[in-house]
Amino acid sequence: MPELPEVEVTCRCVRRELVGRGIKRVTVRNPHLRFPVPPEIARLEGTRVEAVDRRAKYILIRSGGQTAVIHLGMTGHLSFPDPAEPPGKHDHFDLALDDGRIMRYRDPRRFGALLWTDGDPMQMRILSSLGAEPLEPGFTGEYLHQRLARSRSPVKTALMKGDIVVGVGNIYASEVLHAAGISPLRRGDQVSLEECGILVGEIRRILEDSIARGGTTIRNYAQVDGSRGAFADCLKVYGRENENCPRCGGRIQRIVQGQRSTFYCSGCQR
DNA sequence: ATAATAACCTGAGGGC
DNA sequence: TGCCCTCAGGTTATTA
Repeated sequence: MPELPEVEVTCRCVRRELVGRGIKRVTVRNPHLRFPVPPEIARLEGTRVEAVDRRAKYILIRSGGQTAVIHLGMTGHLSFPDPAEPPGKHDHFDLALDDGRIMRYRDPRRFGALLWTDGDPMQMRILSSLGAEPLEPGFTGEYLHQRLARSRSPVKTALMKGDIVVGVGNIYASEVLHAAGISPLRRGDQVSLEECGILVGEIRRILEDSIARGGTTIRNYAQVDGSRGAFADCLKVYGRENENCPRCGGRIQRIVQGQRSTFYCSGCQR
């Protein structure tokens, strides 16, 4: 169940393992992911990986002028197991490398995806209408304010939608709004320019801090080597219903917005 | 056009 | 042990 930090941590590890390696074989055991896995994915066989990039929560493996696009959905995980390890029932595809190792994708809920293109991946439907990368310079308070000004939905929902800013999922949406002192219930067009500047700063700080700690493990998420993400220990409100707010001592509440849990403190978030 | 909501899946955990 | 319920780091398709 990865958000931007968890995908970035996964992406960096995959990059280290794959760049420069040849792809010997693509084995798809179950093509029924979020979208059907296209048969063209087999055309990666015999190519050499040039780069591994991330856009939003998608991992882009560029090889031989083609691109494999991987999304981890809620329960997707990449690992490099012993090639002799028999695949489990949720191990949906492997990339076998020219050094004898394999990269294996596991995803019990199958909300993830494996897509393919030989064109510009940014023109793919899933990537073409995404919002700003939160860690890139273009994501500023002015930008956020201008985009939120047209949103009548709650700011938490707007942050998670992905057309304004990408990578902020359910955990970090609660965390960044708490850090910025803004209620998740506030309408997007009621967030001031000054508050947007604060919010942008908190989004950057929290996402970068989480990346540095290997992401957030609450239940399923694990890094490529299987270890947990330590940012879970830094969460201030997520999963802390009825605990005291570390900033003002108020009672942390859990509400539901857009069918997702939101955690916040009504004492210090307005 | 925008915003709410239903849907896609499996598994873990709690109450009875 | 088993059944039924709720919940889970996401996104898309449908409805209003």
